Amino acid sequence: MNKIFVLIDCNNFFVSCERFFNPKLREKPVCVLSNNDGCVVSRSQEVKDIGVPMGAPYFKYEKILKYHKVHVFSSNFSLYGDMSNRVMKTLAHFTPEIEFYSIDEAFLPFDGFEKRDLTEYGREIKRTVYKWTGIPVSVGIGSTKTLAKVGTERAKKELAFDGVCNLLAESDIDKELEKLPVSDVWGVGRRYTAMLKGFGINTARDLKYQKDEWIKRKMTIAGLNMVHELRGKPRFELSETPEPKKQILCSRSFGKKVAELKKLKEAAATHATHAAEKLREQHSVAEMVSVFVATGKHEKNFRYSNVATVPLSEPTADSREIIKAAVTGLEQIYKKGYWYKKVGVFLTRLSFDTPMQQTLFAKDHYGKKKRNLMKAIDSINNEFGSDTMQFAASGTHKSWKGKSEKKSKRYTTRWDELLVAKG
DNA sequence: TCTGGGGTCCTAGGACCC
DNA sequence: TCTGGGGTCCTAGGACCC
Repeated sequence: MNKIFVLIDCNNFFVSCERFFNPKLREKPVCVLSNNDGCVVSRSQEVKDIGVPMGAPYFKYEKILKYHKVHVFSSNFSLYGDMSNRVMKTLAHFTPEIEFYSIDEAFLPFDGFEKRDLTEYGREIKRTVYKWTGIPVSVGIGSTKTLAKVGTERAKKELAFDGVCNLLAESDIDKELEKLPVSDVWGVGRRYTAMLKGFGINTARDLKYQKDEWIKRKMTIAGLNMVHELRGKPRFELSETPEPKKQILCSRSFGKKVAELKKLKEAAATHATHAAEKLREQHSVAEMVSVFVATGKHEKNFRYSNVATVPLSEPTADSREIIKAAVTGLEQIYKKGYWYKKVGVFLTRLSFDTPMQQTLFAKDHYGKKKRNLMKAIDSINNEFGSDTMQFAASGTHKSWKGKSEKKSKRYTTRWDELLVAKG
């Protein structure tokens, strides 16, 4: 039996979320910025048509956006996360097996379905998601994940598909691959695009017919797998249960540059706290804490960046120990006289948190007492909003926090920010 | 003045061991 | 002075994704 992959991809997801809660934005140009209002990460069709590229630095495009009366938003991840859950729950009505691939994409396996029914079924999924959540999606259907992805790309570009591109129903898949620029293929980024173009490979179809040996040499085994998928041979399986992360990273750019060690410590402690929360969420413990600092990337002189790695005496998920290690590391690499733009904390050497008997008596063992304290803190923060309860090391003023000047309300996750219906 | 953040996988090369 | 071969483990760097 051949495999069938269906990919559901939300159309300019963050913009669609903002529009859902503010219907006045429906026909207007809208974009959403990354953290710290750094660059454009989600664009409505109108903004794409103006020629603002994905990832465009906001400061460079501010004037153009203003000129075209684009509605600009800071990112609002609690809102997007919640909307994503609604979309995924809707998809779960169609099949219990789902791979939640990213905040705005999911793969569904439809093995064994009749080919001719699938396009209509895709339409039904699309209609239902829109009806239940207000989010428009594109649907791609193919015999591999990569081809399903091709499908969503084609569905977005070709109006005739009406949002659903079923490559299994196409008599000639090459015809579609020929219309897809090689840069839009899953696994082909900026570097590979430039390299491939140098060899006259411009479309997905061109890539499909290159020799295996050549592809492997130029794009490693990962590239070869992807090309096999373009040819309809599955190389990437559906993974329903997400693997626990192998590393956890929390970092932010500052709103304004920071020179003082005290403020850097507060920021590092804040990131360490959040990293520890993520760690506990996936029931892991860490053995290593790394902390890094960096001045602005675009700084001409006085550029400095460094990283320190601090081993923990026992694997732990205790925020206090992780904060302590992060601050210790920071002290090792901090240099006076620089203006820092960013600090981050990452946790590595993660393992599953199984209480171990043999280390029960070790001084730093992550034991019952510590676990219970962390559990209590997590449940308070879950109920009353993250950061309700914090550690003193994180500071109170947080003058280093990033910019977020155009943020919409958290309509769905905060009672005090609920939409008010006007009669 | 101002250019995100959080991940994964692959490969090459060095350290170390026998 | 010259200078093995094979294996493993780790890390850094580069590519990608969203």
